[in-house]
Amino acid sequence: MPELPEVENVRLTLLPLVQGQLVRKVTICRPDIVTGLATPLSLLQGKVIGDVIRHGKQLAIIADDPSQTTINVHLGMTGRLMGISCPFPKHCHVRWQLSNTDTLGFIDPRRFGGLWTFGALADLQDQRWSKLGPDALVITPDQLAQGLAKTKRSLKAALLDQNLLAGLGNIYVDELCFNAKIRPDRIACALTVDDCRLLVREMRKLLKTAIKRGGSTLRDYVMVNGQSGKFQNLHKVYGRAGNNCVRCKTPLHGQLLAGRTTVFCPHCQQ
DNA sequence: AGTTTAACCTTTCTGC
DNA sequence: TGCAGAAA
DNA sequence: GTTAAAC
Repeated sequence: MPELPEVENVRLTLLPLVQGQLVRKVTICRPDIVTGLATPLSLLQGKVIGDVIRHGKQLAIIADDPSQTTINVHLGMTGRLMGISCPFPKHCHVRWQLSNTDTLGFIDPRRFGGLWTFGALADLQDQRWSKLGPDALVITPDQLAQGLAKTKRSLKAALLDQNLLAGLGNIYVDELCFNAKIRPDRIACALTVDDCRLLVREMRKLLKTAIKRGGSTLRDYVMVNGQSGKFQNLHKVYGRAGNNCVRCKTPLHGQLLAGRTTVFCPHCQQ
């Protein structure tokens, strides 16, 4: 459920908490959620945090050291990075005690998320992020057109494919198709370049608006400061099957597409 | 090649 | 109120 | 949310 806008809000709220902070102590409660070296050093103990960056739904916490030691964070369904006050919260798998007395925790009850450690930022880029498509906020209409052209899958399946386009999940794909007035069951390779221009324009608009509203909190997602998002109140189709279209009042159609619940307006979207 | 189904794991909701 | 099963 | 196996 954390998609690009939610992950970006985690990044934006994480940055002021950790940037420039020395990591005093790292506690690893569950080493098995870490892929790669699961040592305090590989998780930045003794290092100063330089930056937090994002690609699609992926985050990276980068040390301010010569090789840029890096932790790649993926939140999965229920993952959280949170400032934690005093006790050990449930399902807190790794905690970072910072020099300013704040403590950051990686909390993930279902453990679909995880941490990946790299000796250098370049290693993360080569080994993991190079496989992802362009970030949804950065992709150009031509890049999207190229991606869609090479698959006969539905538009929905294609937009969900992180190797084609990084950052969208079930919520924002449905919202995007509605805003662009395109049916999610169109065959991807049949879309025109103009369709792709429209999709990219609407995608940027949608994601930027969602980011400004703090993302969508449906269940587990909160920002690093514990605040919920507000964009769920502005969803036009997601979770609204059977309700009336906000644009034309036609009952919204719900079906399974690409294995995911999908909602669209059979009248507005073509 | 593409769609479908199940799996991963835990909490929370639903219905009897 | 409790429990099993579904849903998230 | 992602991945693997089955159809």
